[in-house]
Amino acid sequence: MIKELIAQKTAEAIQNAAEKRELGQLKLEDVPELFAEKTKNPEFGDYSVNVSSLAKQARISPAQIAQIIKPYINFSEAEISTIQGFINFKLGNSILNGGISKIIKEHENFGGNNQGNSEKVLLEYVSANPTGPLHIGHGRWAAVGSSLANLLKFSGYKVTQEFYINDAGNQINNLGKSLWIRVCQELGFDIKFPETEEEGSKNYYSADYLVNVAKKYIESNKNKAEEFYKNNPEPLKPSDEIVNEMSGFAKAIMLKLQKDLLSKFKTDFDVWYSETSLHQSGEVEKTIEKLKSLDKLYEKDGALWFKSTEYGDDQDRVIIKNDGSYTYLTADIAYHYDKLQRGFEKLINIWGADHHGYVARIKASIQAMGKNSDCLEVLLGQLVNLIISGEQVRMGKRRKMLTLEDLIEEVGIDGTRFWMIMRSIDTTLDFDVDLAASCSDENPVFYVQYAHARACSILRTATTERMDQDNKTQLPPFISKEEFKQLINPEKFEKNTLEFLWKTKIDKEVESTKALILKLESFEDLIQTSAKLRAPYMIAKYLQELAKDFHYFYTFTRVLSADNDVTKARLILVNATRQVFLNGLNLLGVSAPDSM
RNA sequence: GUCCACGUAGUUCAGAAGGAUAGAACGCCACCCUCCUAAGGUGGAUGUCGGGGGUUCGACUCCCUCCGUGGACACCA
Repeated sequence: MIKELIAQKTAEAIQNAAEKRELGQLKLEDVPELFAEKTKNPEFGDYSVNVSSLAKQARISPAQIAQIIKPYINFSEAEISTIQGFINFKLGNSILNGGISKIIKEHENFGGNNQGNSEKVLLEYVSANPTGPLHIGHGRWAAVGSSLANLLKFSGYKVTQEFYINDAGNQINNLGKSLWIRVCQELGFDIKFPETEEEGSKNYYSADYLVNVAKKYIESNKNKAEEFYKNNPEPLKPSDEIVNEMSGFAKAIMLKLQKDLLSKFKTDFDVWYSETSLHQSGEVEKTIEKLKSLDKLYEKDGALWFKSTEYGDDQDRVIIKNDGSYTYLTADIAYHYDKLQRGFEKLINIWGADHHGYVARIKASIQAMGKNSDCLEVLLGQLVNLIISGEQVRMGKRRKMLTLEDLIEEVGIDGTRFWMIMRSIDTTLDFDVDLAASCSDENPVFYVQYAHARACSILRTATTERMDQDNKTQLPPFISKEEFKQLINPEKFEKNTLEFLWKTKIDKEVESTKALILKLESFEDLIQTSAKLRAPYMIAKYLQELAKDFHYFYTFTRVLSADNDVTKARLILVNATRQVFLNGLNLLGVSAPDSM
């Protein structure tokens, strides 16, 4: 990687200079890690290292420091110059050619690295309640989570993707009660959902998605439903048996719908972990016993409390309520403990910002269990604002809403994923539905996909017969399919074929070729950084930049020409570009069409 | 009141690890297809980086404070 190489060469130079006592009072152990970065202005060169930070320690001005270090840099493939505290590197062709050949040799693995060192990561995200359809907010975490999983895998982590099914508790009863009302309605009885809060409207899911579930239920259970009604003629007060029957049915249907939609949305979980199973297996009780034995629990006001304040939480938390039931937190503590018991070294959760208060509690529980709470990393993502007809629309499960499914239908899978991933999760996402739907041509995803398709098109044209426009005669392809295959064969790749990239003396051709190669080469660094920062949005941004560089190259540098050597060299470059687009889009779970 | 995130161009957003004249996309204006995909490219306009202090040779970036926006502060899930 060029960036690393330059930083390393510079670090060696500093060490050598310091050993020769050229850097004043500078002590090597005080030297901060220096990074190479792209220059702000191409006049300065391609990359630079800022050595100003050594000035204070050495008691020498930044400009002088740079001057002193420069002759110690052993890097013949680059032209080195200094301006103020910057050491600038202008890369020679051999370095650039090396960048391309690495892509050709590694093809679909190009960009990958082993920073994860096979660490076992459990990535938990979406984890919706099975009480209704997934909404747009879930869509954000699905897109971000699945691409983060791809990214981490590409960076050498062993990732398991998990969905925690919140299928226990009151809400499930409410779901059952709500379905029962819908079933009664479908049976023809005149029943309405409570409308006011006094009547308990909050305890019902009155959105119309349960109508279809009710229909489905009656399809196969009509007699049963009528029997239920006969014995329980008050639909607002169903028996436990009815509620259980209804919630079980609704839960299964909802979960199935969620699974199918996520799978269609290119979000595939390895494990679907049911909260109910956690209770049934006795894990929750075991966890309480464990905490009890560690003396982390106490009784107060008829409830059992966890001393989470001992670990930085701002108040203690109830584990068993005074009615004997568990809180949501109790199961969640057991769940996280179970993750660690299953052998995961790193737990990454993606949560909506509305759950941020939970982080301290869960971390406290992990610490109380005697583990290091740093193993849990919670990525808090800001929520999604829906904008319809220029107005913000608040989302609510029990009201009318735009579901993820509706959105996908309007915007498409690629567009929705790219849009959801594109922005840092730290910022609230304004999702303008009208814009995304009506002006879908302007969606940035098309810009990137078009660039990929364009690269494919050049490769296609190169290997197909063409018509001579003047004589109307058939001409052979620029290169035969077989020859092209050999040209980019990783095993037999000849780096010196790339020399012809630099045969041209046309400024725009040289400039656009070089810019494209540098961008392609930096993909490796991008992957490292975005994996480290858990930031898939950086990939989306990178791909837009790469598309821009490629379009620029395309405009000024003709690939297919009469000069066979130059054509071959440029075809290799185009193929490398295609490969990087493909690798990047795959990480995002966005398709890479060959033509558009 | 306490905690978290955010506040950068008309709009939506980048500016990890302090550093060279603060960037992109969309929108607006003017150009560019006899030629590999014009869903493209080139050029142009637009900024008190929320305000005020501080640390530093140097601050969009770090610290303090104030203002604004969103979210969280349950024996709900």
